[in-house]
Amino acid sequence: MMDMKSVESKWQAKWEKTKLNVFNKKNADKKLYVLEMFSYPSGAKLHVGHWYNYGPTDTYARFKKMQGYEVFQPMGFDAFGLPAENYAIKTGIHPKDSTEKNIETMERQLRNMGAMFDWSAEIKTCEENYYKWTQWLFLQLYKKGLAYRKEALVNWCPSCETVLANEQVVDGKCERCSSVVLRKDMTQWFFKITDYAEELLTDLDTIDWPEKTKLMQKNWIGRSTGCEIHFECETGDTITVFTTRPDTLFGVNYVVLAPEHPLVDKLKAAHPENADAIDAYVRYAAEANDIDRLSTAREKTGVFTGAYAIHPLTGKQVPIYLADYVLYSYGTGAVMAVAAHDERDYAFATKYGLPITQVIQKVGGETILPYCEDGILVNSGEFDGLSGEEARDAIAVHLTKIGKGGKKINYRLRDWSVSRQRYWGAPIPMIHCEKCGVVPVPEKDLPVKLPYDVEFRPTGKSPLASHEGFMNCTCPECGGKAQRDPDTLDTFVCSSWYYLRYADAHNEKQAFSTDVANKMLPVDVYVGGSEHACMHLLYARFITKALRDMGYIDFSEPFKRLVHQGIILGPDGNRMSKSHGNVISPDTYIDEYGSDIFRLYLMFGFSYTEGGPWNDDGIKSIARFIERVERIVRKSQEETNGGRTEKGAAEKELDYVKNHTIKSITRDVEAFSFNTSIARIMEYVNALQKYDAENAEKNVAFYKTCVEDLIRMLAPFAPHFSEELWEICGNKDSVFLEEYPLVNEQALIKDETEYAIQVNSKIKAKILIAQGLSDEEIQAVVCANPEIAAQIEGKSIKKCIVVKNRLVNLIVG
RNA sequence: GCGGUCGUGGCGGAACUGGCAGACGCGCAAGACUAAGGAUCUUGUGGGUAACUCCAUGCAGGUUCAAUUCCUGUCGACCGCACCA
Repeated sequence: MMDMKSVESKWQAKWEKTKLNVFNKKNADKKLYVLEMFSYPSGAKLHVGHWYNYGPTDTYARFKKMQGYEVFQPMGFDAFGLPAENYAIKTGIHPKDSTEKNIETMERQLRNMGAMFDWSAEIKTCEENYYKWTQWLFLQLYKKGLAYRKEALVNWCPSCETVLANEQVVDGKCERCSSVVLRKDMTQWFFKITDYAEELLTDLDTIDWPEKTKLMQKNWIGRSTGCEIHFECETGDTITVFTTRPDTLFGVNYVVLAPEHPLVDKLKAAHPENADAIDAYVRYAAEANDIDRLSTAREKTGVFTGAYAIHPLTGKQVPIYLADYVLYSYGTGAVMAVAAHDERDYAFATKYGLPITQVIQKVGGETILPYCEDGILVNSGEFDGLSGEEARDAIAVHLTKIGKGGKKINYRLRDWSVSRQRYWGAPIPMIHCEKCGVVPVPEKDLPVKLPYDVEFRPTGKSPLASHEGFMNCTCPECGGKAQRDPDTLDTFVCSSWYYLRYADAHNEKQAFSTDVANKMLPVDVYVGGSEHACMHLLYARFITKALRDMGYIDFSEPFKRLVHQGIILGPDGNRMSKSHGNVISPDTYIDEYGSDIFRLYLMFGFSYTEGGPWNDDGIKSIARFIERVERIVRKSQEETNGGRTEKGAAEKELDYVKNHTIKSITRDVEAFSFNTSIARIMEYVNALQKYDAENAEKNVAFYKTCVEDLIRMLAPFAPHFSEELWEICGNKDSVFLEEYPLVNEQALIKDETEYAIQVNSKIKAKILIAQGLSDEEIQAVVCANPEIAAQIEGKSIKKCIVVKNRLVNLIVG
């Protein structure tokens, strides 16, 4: 039997030499951009997840190549980021050194995988020739007004000593280290992703993505239609609230501000008698960690400010409260409280003895408060008698007329905070000048290089801040002394545009050429984990749209089709993790069986999008299967041409199975259903073996073409092995230059098909029926069958249902 | 709490727009070849029954000639969001 290891390295060397996997620009009109999410070199080695993402997707790519597409399948490294820096803090090994070393190992392993990656387009986001353009991207967004700085409450991880994006906070904890996240005021750079909220939402309809992922993005964007309403405050300020229920406006009993609301200080000054209580409450709200604060079960608490606001329609005074059930980050950070028709407001009003005014009446039934459904308006002046929907519209229109508010669409999505007080990232290309303020680094001065000799141990400040050589610079506007921005960019910025750079990876003058990008993109099929649904995948869409609006590209969505692979769990059914002690290393399997067999097993043993617990029982059976194929091929080569030349029943049967197999694979691979594809190939192998065993005198020429077709079919699934077999069959060129076998529909037409025959929906017989008969003729054939005739004897046929090529159901009585 | 996905043999998993449930493989059993078999090949394999047949896709209903597939309820698992005004 073949030594898989040497066969694999032999073919990897040949592919490299013949540049088999390099994208040929001449065939750009047939391009197919197949992309896997690039690797993050945090660990030194590839894990099962990498293999599961890249192996099967490579099979898809190779399959499409054999179908005649010019496939572009690049690979690279998302190399900046926290883990390398955390590792550096622990061990003292510089992030650049450890990252480069990890990349070297992973790259070698990826090459050994034997995927058709086009390494000529490789990118590493931590290299100057890449992050120069990440900085360029930042400058373009800045010019366009999409990058701005604001003082903001940010999520601060005390352990990583850095700011986290909302998306990186999971259950009030740091996504990476699980420390409880605190709130802290800081000046940060933000990208105005909210400008694109509406388009990000509506364009979901134009892309072929899993519905689940689209729904997650939809919920993340969180569009809600409602009304903005202004309440005059006694300090002369205006409190603006957002509500989806303006129909309940007459039922407002009080107004609530989030404890972080900027107006709180003013109200406190106006009511010094309540200052202590307000301070205490603000402190109480700030001290509560996010987990408690976000708990639905948390008891409603709050404090009266002493101040009042004026109801915009009734002119009545309503008290202003602070309560932490109002979130500063959503809407306007203030709500109008309608105790009778909102559960939270009801609970709060009951607790603090506030009045409750019913303004909605249930249609047909008793109204039990709090009543949160739609109904007919009462106690609402001129709006009495309107339905909820009519009232929402009428009140909004009225508010607009009197200048006290109006219709408003609100989004849950917040702007993307991109500043990181971290070393291992792309420096933000901005300069702070005492005279000129914030000044962008001129594009000709890019990249702003990340210095090597930096103290990266956390101090609470950005590591770069204490590097004088980096910080001190001259202002590009006035030429005076100035300071660089000490922060680096969120690594999601690096990964939000890498798919564009791949297409033009060696361009030294631009991030990418517009022409090339428009030809090569969008990515036709993008494959990666679903954990990126609301982060990377949303950011990349935003950046694409922003670049389009700046005229750099002419398409609106980066990834036409998206596929998520499932997750391979540990043998115990838990996620693989060191703490569970259930991590499976692919390396031992690769050593024993080689890349092809490992990949085949990953494809055969799991439903690709489901994943599941690891179990290596099946891997031996794949090895056996491969050996069986090899035996068949070698044996077929020993046959001398001759034997019979005509195609008899046995040949027709084999031809049928072959074409059925081709047809199934063609459909299944397109759907990333690799397990069924391989099952069909196994059936075909069984059929070949059966033909070989049962026909002492074979049609050798025919049999040999069937065996060669098997190699072509198998090639995308077991690339090295198939190349070797192809060579054994006497072929000089790569099997990947062959066309994938095409279905001969003629071979699939059988003279007769087996029908299941039901009588009163119960299966009674299976009979062969000739092709091309009408329903009536089929019924006649069925009734003539002795078995069926016995069943229906003495009964009349009430109905006969014929499903072509499948079954006949006779309803008798 | 809200939204979503999924529950199929001992196991991994199939079943295209409702149409023969359990493809393919593992495991198991019997046999062949063997000094030997953990190699290879053949056969069998959802459950009950002596058999005709009957029961089976988490559970309970419904629609239909026909339901793993559609609908309602319910239990369980997983994922996402979570005081969203």
